[in-house]
Amino acid sequence: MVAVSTIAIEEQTFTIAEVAEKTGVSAHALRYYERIGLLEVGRQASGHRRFTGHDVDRVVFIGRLRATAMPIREIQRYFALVAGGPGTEDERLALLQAHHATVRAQLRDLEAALDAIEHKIARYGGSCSP
Amino acid sequence: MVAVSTIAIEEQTFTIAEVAEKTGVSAHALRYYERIGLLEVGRQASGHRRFTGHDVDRVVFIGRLRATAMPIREIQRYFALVAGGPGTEDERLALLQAHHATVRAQLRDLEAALDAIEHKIARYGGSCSP
DNA sequence: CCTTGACTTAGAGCGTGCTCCAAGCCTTAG
DNA sequence: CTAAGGCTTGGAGCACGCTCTAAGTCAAGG
Repeated sequence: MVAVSTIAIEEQTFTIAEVAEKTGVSAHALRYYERIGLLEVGRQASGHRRFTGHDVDRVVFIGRLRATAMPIREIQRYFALVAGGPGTEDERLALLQAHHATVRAQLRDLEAALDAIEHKIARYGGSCSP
Repeated sequence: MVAVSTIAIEEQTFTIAEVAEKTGVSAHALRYYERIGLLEVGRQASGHRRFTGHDVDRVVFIGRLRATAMPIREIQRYFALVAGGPGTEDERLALLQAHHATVRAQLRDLEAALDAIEHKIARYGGSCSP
């Protein structure tokens, strides 16, 4: 029987600069997110942050929520639920679904506004309006 | 021969409150837009603003640009071109087209982020990430 | 040993886009 | 005449989301 290789115990970790690079979230923003409780990152003996893969995933997810303009407050509520453990999953789901619906609606409005702008571009010659 | 009725000379005008109501842009914002040169609105003898239909159209258009997150600065540049007369139409068109491209790109990113969130919603049970 | 450079912290500062305030003027109703 | 209500102005204030500063620590390279 072939020995099963030991599962990686020491997970790879990343510095704040590496995470900034990987995720496109600035180091400043990462520290800010930690301060306001969106992230809880471990430290080396030196005090420097070490982001686990899990932490990086969370940053990516936060990035997506921000990219869809979810207010920081709501993201805080979301992660407060996550911290609250498995009993909060229904509520988390509801929160994400509500956000999803909001964004879909915004998308529709955006499309509509963009179409109007496109029309204006198409029949250009008009000087300013509708 | 039937007499052709005189064309309406006195165009209908609107108060700031009416325009706010019609366009969804607050009266505060309308005054702000005027202050920063996006709008130039006539006055009654009393000093009260009177918005013409043309003005209202412009407000609607500004609303659309804002709805698509065009920065105020760029909207200012646009209307500076409009004020510059017919010689600036190519430049205006270019500005709108550039904005259009930007928004389309943002739309794509937004869709992508939203899809990722949807996936998370779909296989909910995950505690926080990608 | 010293420098370089990435990191740490608390806290201040900033850009955007409104939003609100205070003081005052007009108009209309009672 | 008076009071209410909507408007005017310049300027201050605000919410959001970072972004930057200052002062200091730490590790590695020359």
